[in-house]
Amino acid sequence: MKAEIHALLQQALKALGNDGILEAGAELNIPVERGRDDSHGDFASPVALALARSARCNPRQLAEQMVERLPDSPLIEKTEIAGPGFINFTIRDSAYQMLVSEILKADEHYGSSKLGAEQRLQVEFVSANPTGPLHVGHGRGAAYGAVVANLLRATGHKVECEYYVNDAGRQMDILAASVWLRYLQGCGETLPFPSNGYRGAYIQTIADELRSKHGEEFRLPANTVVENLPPDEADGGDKELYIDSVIERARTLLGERRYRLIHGHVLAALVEEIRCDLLDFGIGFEHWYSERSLMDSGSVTTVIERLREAGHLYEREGALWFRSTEFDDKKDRVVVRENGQTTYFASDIAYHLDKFERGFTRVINVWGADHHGYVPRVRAALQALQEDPARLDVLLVQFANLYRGGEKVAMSTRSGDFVTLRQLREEVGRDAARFFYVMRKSDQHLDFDLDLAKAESNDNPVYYIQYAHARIASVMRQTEEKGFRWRPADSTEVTGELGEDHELVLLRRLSRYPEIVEAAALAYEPHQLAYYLRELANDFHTYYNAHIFLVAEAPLRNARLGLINATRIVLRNGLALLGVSAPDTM
RNA sequence: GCGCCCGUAGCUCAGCUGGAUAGAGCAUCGGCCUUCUAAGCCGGCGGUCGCAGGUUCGAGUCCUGCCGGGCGCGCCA
Repeated sequence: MKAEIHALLQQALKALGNDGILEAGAELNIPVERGRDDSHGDFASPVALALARSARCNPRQLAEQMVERLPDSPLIEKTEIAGPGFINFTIRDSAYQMLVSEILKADEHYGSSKLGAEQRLQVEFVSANPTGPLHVGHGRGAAYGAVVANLLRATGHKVECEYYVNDAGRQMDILAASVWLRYLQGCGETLPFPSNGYRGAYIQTIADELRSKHGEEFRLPANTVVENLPPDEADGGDKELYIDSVIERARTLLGERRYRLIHGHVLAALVEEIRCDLLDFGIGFEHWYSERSLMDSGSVTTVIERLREAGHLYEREGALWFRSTEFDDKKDRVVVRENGQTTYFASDIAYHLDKFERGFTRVINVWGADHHGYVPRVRAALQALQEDPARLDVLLVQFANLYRGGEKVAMSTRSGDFVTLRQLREEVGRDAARFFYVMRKSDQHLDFDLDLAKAESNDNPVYYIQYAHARIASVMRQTEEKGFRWRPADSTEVTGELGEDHELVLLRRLSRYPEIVEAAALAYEPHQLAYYLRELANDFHTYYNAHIFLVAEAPLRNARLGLINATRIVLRNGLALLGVSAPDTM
């Protein structure tokens, strides 16, 4: 509908140009809005206000001249000029009534568009280090990224979801060492556990698996493991130095082959756990991209070489630096450390170059807001490599805090004292978790109220929306029980019966759905859809309370059943985009 | 100190590329079940849009400066 209004205005503008009232060719995007107030009609355009200045004329007068030149349309009941020069459009009831058949026919496709023209996009999200199970902090990025991907698919983009696995860093070594030490303890060796090691219960689980699979293949006497190590923090030493020595010791004693076996086992176990957690959360990825593979394939050294040849690198204090300040970064960044190892940033340059070379029109990264300082250097690197940084969108997601009984739930990763995504899902359910994560704008801190998410009451927005869907399903069951029969085709000829205010309000809301999906997708803002669904559910509940659907007169009954089934379709489609189920009973 | 995000009703938050009288949920107060699920509906109360300037026909929205909160400023990932 909005698009049609837009087209009408465009033709009027063109006519004005032809008549010499406006300068032709002044192509501007014509603003069309939904009327905020009923008295303003259904759509409004301030286009005359915007043009009045350059045309040096009275905006109301200009609006009048535009209205005179608007082509006829079956959509339009009337046009009015109001206020300083708004053009208000009132849509015919019949146009809304016809929407019922349109929605019933389009069914699961209602709301989808071809806006994206099959452009290939990549959404990379979660990408949490595989050093433990996902916790509630990752959950928001997971839910958000998945819905953004869904919205982009619904608007005609070809979307691939990707998880970048940081399987190459020091943290992974600390993890492998932690598991090995637990393994040794399990074998009966007595040794201290590093204060900087990973302590979660899952470490023990993986160590036990390792032992049942490999027996005592990795067992070594405790004294050879700990002898001559520097003091740990508990003994007045440095915990970082200590843990690095433990890792070094593990590599030496085990040999590279056995060390890699353990490392690989730990990595596989954790990635698998993460994959399952996400799957249970309704989120799947097309690709799991390994950082290590970038190093093994030589991509990292190749990209460093490219930067060097292009003159963007220099040496200082034994390290190799990328001159990112040349591209608006605040300081230059190290790509190769003094010890010869490449940095995480170096991997990331290779990774982003690879993404670009895979041919995506746009590459979208969903990152935690704590990484915002990292964005400029990635863009800088892409520019240095002659790539267009505008193809990269970085979406920053603020943190989520859990509240239980009005109290903030404290969490810290290293100590193993955190609420996992799995625990959250088991506590509040997948639907509530998914909905709560995306109901706030992503750049807003999220207060996640566990008690509210669990509440089976009208306070809980998830149930409120799902209840609307279940009620409609219930009415359809009643239809059969009362001996009526309804098929979508039964509504087509009778939608003219839908004249009640509540019905027209509901129809207007349904007509907005495609616009909401489009706006939410283009702005990467799932919360817009969440709000819309709440409002739609409200309109339905109001209608439900005001009118009986299963009346004796068949035309009216069939018209109403058509309307509520159209409502059901939109509720179901919208919830599906959010990753929330649409139950038939509650 | 510098950079990014945020500041809207008692609380949690919307407010579409600047548009008409700033909205919703919760809380609170009061109504509605012999009728398709009351997990629902209707109404009341509640605001100097952090503060001060500026831009213009028009500012919660854009610009500048303050005040307040969060995050980031590693040869960690």
